[in-house]
Amino acid sequence: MRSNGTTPTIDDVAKLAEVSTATVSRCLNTPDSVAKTTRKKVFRAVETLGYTPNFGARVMAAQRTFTIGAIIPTMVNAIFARGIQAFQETLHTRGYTLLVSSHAYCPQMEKEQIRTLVGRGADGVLLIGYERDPQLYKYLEQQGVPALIAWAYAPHINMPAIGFHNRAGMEMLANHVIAQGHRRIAYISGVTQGNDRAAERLAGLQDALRSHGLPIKALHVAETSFKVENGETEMHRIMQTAAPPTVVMCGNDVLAAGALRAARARGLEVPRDVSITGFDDIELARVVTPPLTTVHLPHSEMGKQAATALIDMIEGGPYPAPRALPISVEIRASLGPVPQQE
Amino acid sequence: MRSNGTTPTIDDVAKLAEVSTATVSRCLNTPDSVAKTTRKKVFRAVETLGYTPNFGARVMAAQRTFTIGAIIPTMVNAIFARGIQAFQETLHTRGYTLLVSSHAYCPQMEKEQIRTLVGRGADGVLLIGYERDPQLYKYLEQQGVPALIAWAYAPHINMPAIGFHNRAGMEMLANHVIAQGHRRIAYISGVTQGNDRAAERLAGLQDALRSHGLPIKALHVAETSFKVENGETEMHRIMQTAAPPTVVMCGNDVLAAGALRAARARGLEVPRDVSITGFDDIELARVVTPPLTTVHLPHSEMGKQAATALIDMIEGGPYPAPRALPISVEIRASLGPVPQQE
DNA sequence: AAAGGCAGTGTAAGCGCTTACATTACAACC
DNA sequence: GGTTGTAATGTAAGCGCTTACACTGCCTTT
Repeated sequence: MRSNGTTPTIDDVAKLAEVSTATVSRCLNTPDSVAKTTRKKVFRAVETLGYTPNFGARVMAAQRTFTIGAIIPTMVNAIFARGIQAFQETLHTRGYTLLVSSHAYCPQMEKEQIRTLVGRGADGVLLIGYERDPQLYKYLEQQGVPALIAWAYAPHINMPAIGFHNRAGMEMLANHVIAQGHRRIAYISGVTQGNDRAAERLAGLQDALRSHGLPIKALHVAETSFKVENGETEMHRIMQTAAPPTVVMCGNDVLAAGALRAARARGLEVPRDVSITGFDDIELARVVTPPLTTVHLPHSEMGKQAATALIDMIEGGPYPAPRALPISVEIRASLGPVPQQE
Repeated sequence: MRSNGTTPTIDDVAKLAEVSTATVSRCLNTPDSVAKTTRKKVFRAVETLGYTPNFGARVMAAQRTFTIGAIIPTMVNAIFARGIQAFQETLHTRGYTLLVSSHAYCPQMEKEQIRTLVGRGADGVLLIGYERDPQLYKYLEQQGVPALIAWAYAPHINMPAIGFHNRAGMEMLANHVIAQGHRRIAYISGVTQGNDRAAERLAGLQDALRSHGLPIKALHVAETSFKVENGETEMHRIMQTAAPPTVVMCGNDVLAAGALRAARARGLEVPRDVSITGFDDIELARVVTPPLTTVHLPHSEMGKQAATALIDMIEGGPYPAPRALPISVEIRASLGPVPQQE
């Protein structure tokens, strides 16, 4: 046990303070268990040497990292940014650090990244949505790593989750749309395969149609990944059909922004000629012209609650039941009444 | 408490593969130094057991964490998202993990987070811009943690950096603006205090004015933080002055999006009544109406190069000289010629 | 006065891995 | 055959910390 003169170790502190390493460790971790005079000596030594505990050693010995991993589909469009930011801030106040990685909606990469994070000793992980290889859940359980699902909500799945009732949200929005007289509806969906949020939103739309006695068959559904350009492409495709819809609903705001751009390019005025709706209410929704009618999700609040819930799980609390945060339809100018007979 | 006896360790792998732990370790770290047949046996054992090396132990033994920290101002608006995503992806391919934290442009929080990341054994850190307490640089050097500055470029500062010549970029853009006949120019700047990117952009604009013999005094400058609403507020304020400008240039696209919204609210058509420009060329710029004339920054490329450079620094390579990536003016519809005499 | 309790401290055994050094096996040379 | 060199593998010493357990005084209690 000797230090090579570089960074001070706990041994150096112990020597300088004339106590054992155990006492130094206790001063740092459970100060109450050390006599006041001893504590003072130790802290003085810590100060003098500029000692910082070695993280790796601490992890090894304590089997805890105070690190939480979040595996999100993407950082690029701001869908998750606000929620993750709030998550991180709350984590920080509780002394945890966040490790974020993104996988571009690739299940294989997601799997890999979950394993990496767990391997790095993440004390818990935040996952987006439910849908993934069940083996992964087994793996997490086996490793004793608590996982919290976010952004989604499925009361029948027995797994801690904090999210939004995507299906109900889209149904609410669709009700508004239908109330405006729209009957020829198209939907630009995100990829539903492996993405329960996207699937639920589509299902919500179908619920609304059904409850109004409208034929589901007539609903034109395009499916594409969440990118502005894709929304644009699909919008073009949709509008050049024989009987174009009077409203194009989109799986999220990003797609809707693309749809909006395509509409403009085609010389269509929104909502006079065609209405467009989004979902998520990210900043984008209020910045495009016209601003998007969309479903507002309380992202920051969810991030905060997710952080609290996950830490509680890690620290031995009971696993919470799935919880959905209240969401609301945000009516803005991109949705109008069905156009008069042209 | 993780290891409930289930998690396989390197010993388990060694036993199953009938080799020593050293060989297992070598297979994982320097596969070339192991005979092919042995390697195969080991990997089969790894597969069978679902073994993942314990991070803490690895850190301890190797004195390396394979973790890189990025401390960014914010995750909320997408300014850094694309660059960080590319950074992360490149890091990932090289076996490193990214730890991101954001500090909402608060120097105190930034300091704290740098310390946290270093305390966690980050092998290197990515910092945005140059301007911060010099003590921090001393601290990093003392701790032996390489730091790379990104998003900014100051050739005279002797510090590894990969970024953009913000000043030159804004000058180029301003030249375009001036070439369109604009003389009454207003500028909505980000907060320049502690943000060299914002300061440089303003300086670039002033350079352009100067080189055209235009009075710098006449430039109306508003300073506010990078938020859509702030761009909006400032735009309103600017346009209700006695002699409103014919063009409002903005410190970034986010502010410009706000300015655009305000213009619309005031019944001004862009660019017929007033032109607006941005900076960054984030997705937002092409989504708003009209799309923003802005300065295009190759975010992804920068993220990639930053990752490579930082890893090279960590792995003992020479510290690179500051490097600026080529940027270009992106002309879109939000900039038009100066309006005719009203 | 003896016994028991307890706060405060020390001792030392790991945590799971990497790697310097030691060892082995075998081919290539004299 | 003996020597040497080399590639492949094994052995075991830590890396810096936490914590179970042991110990020491000293204060109560009986």
